[in-house]
Amino acid sequence: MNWTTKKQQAFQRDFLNWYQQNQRDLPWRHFHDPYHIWLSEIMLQQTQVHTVIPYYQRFLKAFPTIADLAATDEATLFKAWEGLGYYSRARNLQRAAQQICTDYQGVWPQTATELEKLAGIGPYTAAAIASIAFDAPEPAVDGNAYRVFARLLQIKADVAQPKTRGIFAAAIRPLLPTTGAGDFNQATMDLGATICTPKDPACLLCPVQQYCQAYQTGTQLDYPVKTKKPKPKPVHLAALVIGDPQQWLMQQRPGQGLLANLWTYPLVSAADLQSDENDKLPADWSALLTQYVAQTYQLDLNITPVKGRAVTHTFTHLKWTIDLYQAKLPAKTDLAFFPGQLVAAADYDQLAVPTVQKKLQQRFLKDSK
DNA sequence: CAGGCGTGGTA
DNA sequence: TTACCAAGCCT
Repeated sequence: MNWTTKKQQAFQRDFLNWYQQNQRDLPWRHFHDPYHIWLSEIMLQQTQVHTVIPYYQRFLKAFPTIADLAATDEATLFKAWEGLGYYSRARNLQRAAQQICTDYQGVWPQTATELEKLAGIGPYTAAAIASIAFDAPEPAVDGNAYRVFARLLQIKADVAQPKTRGIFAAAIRPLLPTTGAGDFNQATMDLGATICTPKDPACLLCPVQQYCQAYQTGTQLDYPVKTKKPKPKPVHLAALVIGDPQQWLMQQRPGQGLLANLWTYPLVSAADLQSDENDKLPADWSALLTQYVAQTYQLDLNITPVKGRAVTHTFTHLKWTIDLYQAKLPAKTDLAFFPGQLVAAADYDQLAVPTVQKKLQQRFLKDSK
């Protein structure tokens, strides 16, 4: 940082004045206690404000205090998080609530270092809570900070690399006001969200345009430097809709990994159907699935394809293509070997299901009639 | 450190 | 349809 003290102060003044005049009215900005700030920050991880707002409102209604959150059961917790994604956030949220209530006797730690010991709170979230709720002078380095300060200071470090975080934190720290770092951090987020956007930034409206090195050189779009991730790996699955319109079989996913503990139709992957991964599967898996279900679940079913297109669903690292199959479940079938549950239509809404399951159900309802 | 871990919006 | 992005954390 080669700015003079005078320039730093002028930057702070212009930046914070802009924030005072232009800050967004967001639900969590009506509170200043750590519970509300924390909840909003966790929900906002990799998630846009527009998506978070209704979840935030509903979640607070369900769990008005951190004690309510600490005491709830996982089914209720997941139902409140259903559809928001990155579900380990919900589990960590409750773990941290329990940590606060038991290890800390309900009193929040106020430093970033202590906050980072709580489940689900990393360097960004710790700095955000410490600065916004406790006025600690900590730089909250998130995607917005990367973009805003990479442009302002022409920082060329690759923001996809973990070690780059420290470079930005060190560059931003001298710019923070002694008091009011929370406003500074939130100003960074608002600027990044509304003016200093990834594509087509509104530099002509920018309150700190005169300090921006990238703007001076017309290189805004070259920042931040970020190596791209590999594209999602394709995975081919079959979804089994077993039952009738009144009730059908559902399976809870394992407690670890993708969509942990959420409920879906039984899913069978190509790998589950073939011993040799070099074998090529037929277009119609009906016979293989019938055999698989007989062996694995001890269920004697007549499995047939559902007419219509496959459902596709893309995660960050996987692209699922799912063909739908269906079968009637004969009365009094023994489900002892099926690791799941026969769910009545009336009870279906009690289960926390991922978006891909909602897509599957919707497609089945449409294509099976 | 690299890679796992969701979803919805935009170009 | 593909590519990329949005207030990251954990292992």
